[in-house]
Amino acid sequence: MTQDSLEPRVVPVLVPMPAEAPYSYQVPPGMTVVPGSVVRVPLGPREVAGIVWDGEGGGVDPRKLRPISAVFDCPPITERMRRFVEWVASYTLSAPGMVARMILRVPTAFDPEPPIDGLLFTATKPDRVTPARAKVLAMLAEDGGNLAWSRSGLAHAAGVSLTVIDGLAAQGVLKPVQIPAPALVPEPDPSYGAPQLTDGQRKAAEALKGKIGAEGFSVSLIDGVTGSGKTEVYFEAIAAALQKGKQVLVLVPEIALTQAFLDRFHDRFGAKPAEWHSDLAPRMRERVWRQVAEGRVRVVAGARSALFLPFKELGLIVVDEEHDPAYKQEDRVYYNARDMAVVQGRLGRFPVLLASATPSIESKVNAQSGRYHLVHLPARFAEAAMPSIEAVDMRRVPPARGQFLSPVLIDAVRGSVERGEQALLFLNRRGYAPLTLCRSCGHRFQCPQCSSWLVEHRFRGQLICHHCGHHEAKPEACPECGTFDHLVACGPGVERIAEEVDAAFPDARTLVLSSDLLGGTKRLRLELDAIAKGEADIVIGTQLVAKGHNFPGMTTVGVVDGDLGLANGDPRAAERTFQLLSQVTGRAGRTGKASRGLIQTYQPDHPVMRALVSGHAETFYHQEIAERQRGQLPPFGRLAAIIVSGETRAEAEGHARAMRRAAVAHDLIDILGPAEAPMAVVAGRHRFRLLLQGARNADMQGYLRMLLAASPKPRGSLRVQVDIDPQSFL
DNA sequence: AGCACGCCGACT
DNA sequence: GTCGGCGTGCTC
Repeated sequence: MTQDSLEPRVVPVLVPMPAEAPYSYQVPPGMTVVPGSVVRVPLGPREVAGIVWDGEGGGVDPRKLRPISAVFDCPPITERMRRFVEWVASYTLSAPGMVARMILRVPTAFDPEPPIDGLLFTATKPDRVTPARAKVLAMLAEDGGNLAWSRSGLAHAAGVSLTVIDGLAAQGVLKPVQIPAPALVPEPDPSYGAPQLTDGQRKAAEALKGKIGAEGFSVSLIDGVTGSGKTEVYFEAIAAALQKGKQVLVLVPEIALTQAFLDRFHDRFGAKPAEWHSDLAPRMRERVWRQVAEGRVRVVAGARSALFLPFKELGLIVVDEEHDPAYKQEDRVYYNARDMAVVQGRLGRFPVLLASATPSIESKVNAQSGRYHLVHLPARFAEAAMPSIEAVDMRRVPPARGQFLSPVLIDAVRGSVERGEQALLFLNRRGYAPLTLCRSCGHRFQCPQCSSWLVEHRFRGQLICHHCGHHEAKPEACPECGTFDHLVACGPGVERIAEEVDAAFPDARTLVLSSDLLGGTKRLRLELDAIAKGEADIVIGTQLVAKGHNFPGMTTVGVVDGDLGLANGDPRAAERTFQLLSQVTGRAGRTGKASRGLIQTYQPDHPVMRALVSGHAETFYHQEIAERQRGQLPPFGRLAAIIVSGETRAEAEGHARAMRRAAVAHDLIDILGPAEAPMAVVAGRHRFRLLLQGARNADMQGYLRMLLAASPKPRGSLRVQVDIDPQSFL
């Protein structure tokens, strides 16, 4: 970098596309860029935003070099963020440019927000002081005349019409000035609503505040049952970080449904955090991005993509519900935001807090091994009793023929309804019935694209594939043998349970909640509020009722098919079922009234059921971890590269994508040890390499079999070559 | 990822 | 005879 050289300087720039390395661009004379500068550069026929990277540019045919078009007036992407991009790219084996793209996916946030028009008091006397004018002048006198007002803000504050303001402005009493765009959210106040904590909570909060005070990287797992006050406790850590002048990121699985969280935050800090999620209006996205980069926004509550916001001085990340699968991104760059949050903490030397009532197995293991600091919260306060959980043995008290609710469950629901309380029936299956067959010829309706059964949605009159979204109208006659009226629905979905409930409780107000609900998140929010206000007696829902929503009147929770998640070949089947059923039965019992959770099961002795019924989660975790450890899944091991090839590029890409999806869906990454196991697909010419990590060749072959079994049936040719322990990635 | 170019099938 | 499908190659 010779400043006095006549040659224009050449710098590396990371552009938002899947190149393996930054591209080189000339810095035109008079332009200043530093590593991290956000720039506009020509790329092929278009212009894109890129990030000036570290090191030297060059090493490319000089005739190809093009100049940087412009530098945006925006704080440079920090060193921490640049190292993070490189780390994520290398861990997921995706192109650094694609990771950078996640930071830059904000169309026009790179230039400062335009200032807005304001009015300033000049102390000039108006010609006449009317009553309305007097009100305005009194308003202005109150702040000493030093503050700029917006035209409508002043009119509103003084209780006069806009014409009064305009009149004063015309006389020079108010003069127009430019004021900077207002802050999105008021600054949260760490001492606003400091809570009364129980002894256990205070101890936990002190431990976390110690981590904040100590500076440096650490990971703490806050583990405590629903209602033990995890949120209140980590709010204290947030307060401590804010007091130190740091920014805070709170990751939540699905921001769209976390209104309750935002309200609680407001109660504690006197202001709401800025929200960040994919449904945010573009204009809002830009403002949040910009103000986060400037450090004006102190706290962000966001979905996983918030991890790529350009925080100026991030000092704490909280990952709420750390076990939630929604933290996994399963397209383009495959990552688990929980693990990437840990990486950010390590790179930025600040603490990370993982919170969950039902932590993931790997976080438990990390806490046990001392890698993560365990903060355990004692059970919920005495006044909010834990629900009593029972297993309903379906072999002993089976439902009536053709029905799915055991008399035990029906009685419990009846009790609730008669007492004027609410009941929740949980079944994690949308639609009416998961399988339809012809009683005449045995034909089963299958998806033409991915060979799973088509789920009947009676309300819509359709057969739908829950895998790929394929749908067709439900025919009158069997497409195989042409027989009419012989199609029969097998098994229950929420719609069918609703039918059964309507028959058993014709006078009760029932409501079905599933992602099929027409009207989107808005409607869902309304329905949830309605339930909370007691406007339904019986709610029938899929897993979306399990997510952190409080129903104060809910005293009975019935799980229709407790075994549902246990049957498939998912290595996390037991863990997931335990987590889901814990959360769902935890919806009951927040009222102080006696409450029950009833789980219908054919396997009352299954470790998951025993743990749920006894309330001894630790027993379950111990068993599950022992089983994993006895198995073949140590955290560090050898690497296998699986090379998938096909006749055409598209075909090979398709195979690789399918396998990668399967690997992510089956958790082959984090089962193997979070933050250490690389898995990705590397594009070559008609060849893609997929990396897995395990201890022995046999494990690799096992994973491979699992991947192949889990991948949709490949079309065309699929050749798979397994290359154990490729040196290049060790 | 986006975009242009180029090569083969059904239509104004 | 052209429009348009996607398969391929390229971007400092």
